[in-house]
Amino acid sequence: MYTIGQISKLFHLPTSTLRYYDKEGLFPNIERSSGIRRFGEKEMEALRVIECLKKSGLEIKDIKQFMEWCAQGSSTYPQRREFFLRQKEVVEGEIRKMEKVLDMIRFKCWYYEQAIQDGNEDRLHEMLPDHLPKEIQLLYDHAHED
Amino acid sequence: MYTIGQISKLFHLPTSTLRYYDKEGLFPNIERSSGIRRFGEKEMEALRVIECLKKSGLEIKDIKQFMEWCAQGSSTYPQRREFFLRQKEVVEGEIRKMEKVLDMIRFKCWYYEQAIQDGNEDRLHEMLPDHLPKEIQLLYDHAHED
DNA sequence: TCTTGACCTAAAGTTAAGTTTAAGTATTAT
DNA sequence: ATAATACTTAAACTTAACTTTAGGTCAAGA
Repeated sequence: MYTIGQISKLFHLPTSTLRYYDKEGLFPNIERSSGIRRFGEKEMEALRVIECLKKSGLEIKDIKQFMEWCAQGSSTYPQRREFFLRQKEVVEGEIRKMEKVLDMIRFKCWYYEQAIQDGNEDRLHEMLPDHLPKEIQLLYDHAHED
Repeated sequence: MYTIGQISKLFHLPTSTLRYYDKEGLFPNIERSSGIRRFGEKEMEALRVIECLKKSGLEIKDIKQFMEWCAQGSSTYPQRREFFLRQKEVVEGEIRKMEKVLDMIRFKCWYYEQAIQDGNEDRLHEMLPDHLPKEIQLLYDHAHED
């Protein structure tokens, strides 16, 4: 069992954030000894899940819902499964978007390399939007589609 | 040339957001005819870049800096190239993090499927942290590393 | 003519996720 | 015993990125 200060160091989170999470209900039924929070394995796994769900774009209140399901026991396994299945879709979508963002950035890296070599953007403007070198055209099209 | 309302529809952004971006300096030297903003190809490409850079985690003030370099002409090609090279690193890192998040979620999907089948988490608790089925262990380890 | 709709500005309001402050209690080290 | 540390709370503050509000201009259609 750990105190809030130890957990703060282990997870690189300020104690104020941990208290805020607790206040928001992210550690339902956390143990206390004479007022002081005791973080156990359950709370540590909760924190790992919190980090993960935050990265996946969820708000604190949605994460709280999940933690409440956990506290309710085996009757909520189906909700918890549905919750992660849904979040899987969300994150897969996010990653696809980020790949598009990355291709836009790769294109811009190439673009400015050419601009530096040429000293201007004249040749580049002539190539746009569909007379770019093959590899670059793929990046450009992916980044600009939809 | 388009009005703010047309651009709002084309980019699915409220006009209030477009005006906010303008106020924050994201369209330096945007044309106006009797007070009304005229969005041209330059502003449309700016908007595509804004969407992209926002997704990559940048704040409006950093994006403004880039737009100012663009307005300054060819002397800032090197800064702009460095800017995108840096952002490429950032986004590649983001994607790696999201792949980790995804593996945690995949693990949890499997976990709750097992829990539903078993009716409890006893067998799962016995398998943790390193006696999971091969494929699942890979997900778990990737998600929990560091 | 008048009213509808699209544009404009400045300023105030909103929201989420913390962070900071102020005041107090408890544990640990010397 | 006492001083320094680590814990506690409630409430106010912060920040970014919008959004809303209130008031105004201007052009086109009934």
